[in-house]
Amino acid sequence: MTRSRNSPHQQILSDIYKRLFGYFGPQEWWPGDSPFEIAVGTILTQNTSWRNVEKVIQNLKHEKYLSAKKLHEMPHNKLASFIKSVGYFNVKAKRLKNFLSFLSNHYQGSMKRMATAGTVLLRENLLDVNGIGPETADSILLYALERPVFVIDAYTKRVLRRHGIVSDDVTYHEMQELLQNNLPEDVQLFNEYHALFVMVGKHYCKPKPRCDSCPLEPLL
DNA sequence: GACCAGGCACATC
DNA sequence: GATGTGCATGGT
Repeated sequence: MTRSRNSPHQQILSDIYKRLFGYFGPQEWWPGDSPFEIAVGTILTQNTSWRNVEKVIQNLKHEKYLSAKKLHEMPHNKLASFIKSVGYFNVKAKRLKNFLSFLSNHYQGSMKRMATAGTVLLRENLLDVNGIGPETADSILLYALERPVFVIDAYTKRVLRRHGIVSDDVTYHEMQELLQNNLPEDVQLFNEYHALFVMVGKHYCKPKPRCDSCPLEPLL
């Protein structure tokens, strides 16, 4: 996927964005008061509705456990029990701890220190943490650290696929290149665009029975 | 009760 | 490399 000045994708991706933004307005992502809270949220929300995650985060906050140090020190069973309602709680407790160990070992548990790292290397290092895959790494980079990285997820693929822009066997990396190479490199744009994919995917471009009066229909 | 939700790692072929 | 499976709660 190469950057080309007059790729037909530039026009269509720009049109889709305008249509979605015009229809839904600003999404104000990522909901969260700090980069650390956002990073925790990216792990907890893996294959899980945000609604469930929100409650757990509020609970952690209320109990004053939402800090790298506190969570890092918390025993596995206690953490798992705390995050029970997000589902996959044993897996996610472990993944969260893996991230906290990474943060502690490399950046003294500080998101600010982590934010001094370069995007490309940091992405590779995050991907080496067991339990952090491409979407989680990119969500941390974009939403917690404000790096110009386009986050791909199941909604993004479903919307692009439904509208014939990508094929069914397209990879994460291919979709990310498609978007990054055909849009201006702009953190706020990437932030909003991904959130809009989620919005339209959630409420209109549903798994079945296909589109439900999709706001993109007259456009494409 | 089936289906879905802001994935990822791992086993097996 | 590609395909399949476990992880688990909560809302529709």
